[in-house]
Amino acid sequence: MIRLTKQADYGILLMTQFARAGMGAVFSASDLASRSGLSLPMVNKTLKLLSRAGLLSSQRGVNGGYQMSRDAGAITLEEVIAAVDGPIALTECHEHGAGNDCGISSHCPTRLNWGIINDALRDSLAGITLLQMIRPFLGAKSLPARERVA
Amino acid sequence: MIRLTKQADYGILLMTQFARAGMGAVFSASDLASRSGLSLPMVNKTLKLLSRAGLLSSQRGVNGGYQMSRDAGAITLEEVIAAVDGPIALTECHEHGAGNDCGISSHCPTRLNWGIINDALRDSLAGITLLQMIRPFLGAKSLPARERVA
DNA sequence: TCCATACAGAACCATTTCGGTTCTATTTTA
DNA sequence: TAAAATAGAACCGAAATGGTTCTGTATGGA
Ligand code: FES
Ligand code: FES
Repeated sequence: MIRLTKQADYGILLMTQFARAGMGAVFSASDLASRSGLSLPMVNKTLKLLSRAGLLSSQRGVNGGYQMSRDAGAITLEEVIAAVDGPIALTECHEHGAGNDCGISSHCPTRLNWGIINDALRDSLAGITLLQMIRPFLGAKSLPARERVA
Repeated sequence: MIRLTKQADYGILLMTQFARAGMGAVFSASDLASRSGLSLPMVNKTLKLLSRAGLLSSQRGVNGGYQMSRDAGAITLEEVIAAVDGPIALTECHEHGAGNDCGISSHCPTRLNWGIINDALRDSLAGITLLQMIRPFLGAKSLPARERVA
């Protein structure tokens, strides 16, 4: 169903908590678990992924925690989703990198088009920052102009 | 990874076969299996779904088969995907219809925005017809203007 | 010093979904 | 009436997902 995984959704939810608190705010995993209503293990797991991807920086030990490593306006949905779920690829053939043959590529007349559609989706998500996510697109029925698929 | 299921991909592949042959062309499941390189059972299964959704009309019995029930220019990717995989919904909360609570909705400040993003994706796919799919967007690095996310 | 706090990393498991096959009707026509 | 062809559903193994648990390491304070 072209569905985002739950964990990716959690990732965005967590990142928005940081975004709302503003640059420099530090939260521990347990802080975020209670704030978000998610289970602590899941929060831990997800924060680690976000940290590994460089979206959060971490501090161990007493009074440690996580904070945004960039401003909320400089972090996009595409990055968050890729950090948690891996690269965005509607079909297997369009994953950048490894053995990307879906098995039917020799008969598939639409591969090039899929690539373009895939890029359009990725660009669309790459055009939306956390800063924009924390405020509803007031009254909008569509994405703001500069966020349109290019 | 925001991935299309293989079966939805197969559905598009099969529909493009009809589109290339033009309105009125009739194919049996076994015809399409050999043409597409997919297994017969899988082709059967997928064609049934496309037929149930009204994109193909079927004729049983000897010399029967399937044909497009509309012109290729009037069938969109969104319809094909929805026919095979169900409605397009990036997160559970945005499925039209049944119990669409993802469990974290009370803490989720981004629900409205997701709805908009989701609609943008759906509209994007709804703007691409089979007729367009069977010819590469020649030289294009992005979708044609009228297919842009609205 | 030493312990509690908090992240890092990986293994682990149950459940669901997915990809694919098989079986049994029902319709149609030669 | 037999063969061709779709309709529908059940079925199964494999993979992905969601979620937990365990071990290790760094930090800072009592
Ligand atoms: S989907 Fe793989 S080549 Fe068409
Ligand atoms: S994802 Fe369900 S409400 Fe935000």
